Amino acid sequence: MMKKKVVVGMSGGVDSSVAALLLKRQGYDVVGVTMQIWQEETCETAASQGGCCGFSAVEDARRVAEVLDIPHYVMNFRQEFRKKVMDYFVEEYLAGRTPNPCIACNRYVKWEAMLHRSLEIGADYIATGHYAGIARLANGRYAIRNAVTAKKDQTYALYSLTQEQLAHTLMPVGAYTKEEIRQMAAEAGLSVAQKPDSQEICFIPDNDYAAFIDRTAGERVPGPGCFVTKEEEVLGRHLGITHYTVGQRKGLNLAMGRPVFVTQIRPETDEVVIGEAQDVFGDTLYCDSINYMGMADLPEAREVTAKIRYAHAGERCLIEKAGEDTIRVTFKKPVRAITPGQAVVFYEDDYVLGGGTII
RNA sequence: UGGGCUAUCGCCAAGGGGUAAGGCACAGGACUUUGACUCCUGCAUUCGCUGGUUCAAAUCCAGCUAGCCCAG
Repeated sequence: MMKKKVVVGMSGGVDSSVAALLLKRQGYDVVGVTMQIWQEETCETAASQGGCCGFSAVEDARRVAEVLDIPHYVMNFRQEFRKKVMDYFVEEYLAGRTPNPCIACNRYVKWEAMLHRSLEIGADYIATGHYAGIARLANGRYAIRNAVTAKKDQTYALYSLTQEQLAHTLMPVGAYTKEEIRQMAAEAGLSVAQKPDSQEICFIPDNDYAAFIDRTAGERVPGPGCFVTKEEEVLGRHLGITHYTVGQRKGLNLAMGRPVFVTQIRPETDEVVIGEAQDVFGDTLYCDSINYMGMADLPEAREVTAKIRYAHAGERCLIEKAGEDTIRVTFKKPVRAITPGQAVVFYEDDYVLGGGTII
């Protein structure tokens, strides 16, 4: 019987390196692939940033592949990445929303472009270094589950995977703790064992979003406008809506005597609405671009737990269809900073039921 | 031009003779897939100016300057 072939997306980090190691031990025919995606970087930034897809990533991944004695390829997805992730990121900010590029990267680059090309070269699966599990539920559907050992939730950014994609996906490190993974890497003699976790958005290593947007969109970037209250009182001038997100306090330069927060961004008038701490809480949101994962559809209202941003603990809520591709979410307790552009992800226990984009 | 009031950190603001509170803003750090939230740290040798009284003044006195409010 032929060994199953799996393409491991190797970022050059510990997790995906050990993923390759584990799969090889489990008897798979393992191929390492590093995605080449943005790479406008100079030598200095490449050296200092250990991002999920930097230049050093290719070198590190290649070294690991050598130690594991598996083939290693580089797949060029720059075009897809530019269009589906970077352009999307900029367009969302220009429209007054706050995007989540990692979700877009997962959806369109890793699980679309990379999966397709992997299947083309005869792979049965792709694998990643996410600390998550994929389970087949009683209803026959695949769903991502947060690994019990994961300190950080890695399921939120994966809610948009389709059943087809999940059927061809393996996440072998989800069964272990981070410490165990580093331990295994060290024992296997992988040089990346102590490499720090990546952070920040990989294509903006200096974390200066606004400058990146300025560079990319130039003339199209909306300029300074007014900070206003919901009563339309003008409080001051802002630097341009691309500098702000809902719930933001710092950087407003408004000395009101008490902390004030962004409650809304109005691209049509170039206004940023400012309110009190309590004004940034809300109990209802609508989302669209729904992906159904653990549930096949939402025929009737249902109580679930929802997260409205990456680091959100989650809150109980009622979800119900509000349109063909729209869901209304009503929280039991108000949640802070419902932000258009961010994803809302529904959970039952640890399983991802689905999610959508907040509108 | 008369009369009154006020002048303390970028903004607001305590302090009324004993050696400059606090809040906001800002900066740095922690945390972090949001320059988000949150947390920690820092932030006026100096109180509009000039003199005077006093052992000691942001605090009392005088003059000046600026702003505000009434009269004109």
